[in-house]
Amino acid sequence: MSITSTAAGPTTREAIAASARTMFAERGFTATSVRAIAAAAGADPALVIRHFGSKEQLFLEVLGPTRAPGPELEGPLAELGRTLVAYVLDPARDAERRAYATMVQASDNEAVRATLRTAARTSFIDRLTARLPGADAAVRAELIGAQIGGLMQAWPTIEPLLGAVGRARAVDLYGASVQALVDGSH
Amino acid sequence: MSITSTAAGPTTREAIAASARTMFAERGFTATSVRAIAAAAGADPALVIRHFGSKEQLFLEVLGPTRAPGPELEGPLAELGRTLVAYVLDPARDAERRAYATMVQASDNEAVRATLRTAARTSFIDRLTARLPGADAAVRAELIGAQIGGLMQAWPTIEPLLGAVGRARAVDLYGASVQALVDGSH
DNA sequence: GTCTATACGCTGATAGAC
DNA sequence: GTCTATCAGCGTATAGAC
Repeated sequence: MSITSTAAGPTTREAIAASARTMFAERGFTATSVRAIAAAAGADPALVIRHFGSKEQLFLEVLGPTRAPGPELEGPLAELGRTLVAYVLDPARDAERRAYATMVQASDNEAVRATLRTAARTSFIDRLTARLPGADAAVRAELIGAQIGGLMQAWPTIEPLLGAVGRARAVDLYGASVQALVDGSH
Repeated sequence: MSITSTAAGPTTREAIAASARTMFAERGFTATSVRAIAAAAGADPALVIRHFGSKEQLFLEVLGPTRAPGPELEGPLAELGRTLVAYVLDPARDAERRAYATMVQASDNEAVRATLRTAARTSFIDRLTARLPGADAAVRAELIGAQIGGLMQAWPTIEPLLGAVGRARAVDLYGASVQALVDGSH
């Protein structure tokens, strides 16, 4: 019944990763036990640790930042705020937003916190700093990072409230707000 | 050696609360064990539970929202963004910001998440919704809540980067950004 | 009313036999 | 690679001494 990595079926490792991804996303890091992940995957608890090193590393591997290219920052400066917010609120990136929120809620853990911080810097803040005109670009990029982080975290709460307003209006509103920091006027 | 609640010295309950406040703030919820809190307070672990019900309730009691009046929203609308940000970044509110960040990082826990959400609504978002002019006031208030939450969470990271820029400049920049959502123009 | 002692069931993680 | 057995530590509960 065992399947090698070259065959078509899922390996035990992949079954564990799939269970872990679902359960971490649904119940959070703390409430999801290694034993529960193993049971859902039809595997032994010890195998979870053997394959992934620790519960923490498994969490980061299945929910951590992907190698996605990150938001497009090369467009016109005058629309950068809107572009950023549209990227973040893109319906296609729903899973990414949820994973981010799950990680923030588990950032009690130092490795999780470090992963979040590094991902934000390399895929976003550093590139944004280089792109921003005017004075205090680094500080303004960090402040924009705070805005975007706040939006990603709050979105699951805000989205159901939208009703007739619509996502596009939210993109307009928040985009204009981010744009104020892009411009950085006095 | 025991001291009643009417005497001047700290009771065991107060010693436990003091230790818990320090250790939760320094090491977070998960990494702080009930046994470690008890040891630091010179008390028995069982007493921690007896006095506070659970580790979770102790955490909320020592780090949860105070009965502070919340930000002033009654000033002129044209300065509301700046007023809000100045309130949040007030050096005197440093401990509150740190407590908020600690709670967000532990919001893996459902009771913590509920406490944060309720506090934000009652002390801030609901009042702000009533104050905002124009359409979509509720949605705009939530978006401002996202901005403010993002700022409070990121501030410990941003503050050391300020250097010569200064807190006042950050208040100006972020305040103008919040103001864009207060105005809600197209 | 405090407080101590003890214990229960669960957790993440490890060592070593198949 | 996989499973069994086991570990120390966790949050929590309770019985009973002062």
